[in-house]
Amino acid sequence: MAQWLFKTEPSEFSLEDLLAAPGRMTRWEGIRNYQARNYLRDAVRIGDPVFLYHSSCREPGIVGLMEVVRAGYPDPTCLDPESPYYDPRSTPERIRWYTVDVRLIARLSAPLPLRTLRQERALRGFQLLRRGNRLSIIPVTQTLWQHLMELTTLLPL
DNA sequence: GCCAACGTTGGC
DNA sequence: GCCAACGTTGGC
Repeated sequence: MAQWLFKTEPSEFSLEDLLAAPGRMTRWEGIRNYQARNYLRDAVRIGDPVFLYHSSCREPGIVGLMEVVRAGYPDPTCLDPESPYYDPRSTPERIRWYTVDVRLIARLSAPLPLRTLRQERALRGFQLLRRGNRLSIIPVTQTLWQHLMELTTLLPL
């Protein structure tokens, strides 16, 4: 089992959107980066826990805990010309990008802001905190995961 | 809105 | 295969 952090821009898709979704589940679609694609395709497994992170917003930070309910499969939005994630280079036989399904497990009693994470010595080396980090599917080591859990209080749904 | 960092594209 | 140009991400 591995642990992950998925980024989303709340103006596109937020914790609140996930709370409102049927079964509090969603397809994590629209990932268009090869490294992230490879994680989704090869490494993210059913049952893996995932922190939900809000980026490009007033207060970037971790806001929720999800779990993977379906492992990697070709992202159908690649073939949908109406979708903002449409990929003209994909074909039904060869879809370039992958997705997984996730379900919200808990929200945090309070968001865990990026600026707090930066102050934690125990989180040094966390890929999320690296300068210029742009990866939206980030693996979290067990050690980092435990440290992060110690900084949070979960509110079960 | 700015801009640093990084990924992708495409000409050669 | 190199690398300049360009586009995107994302914190601030």
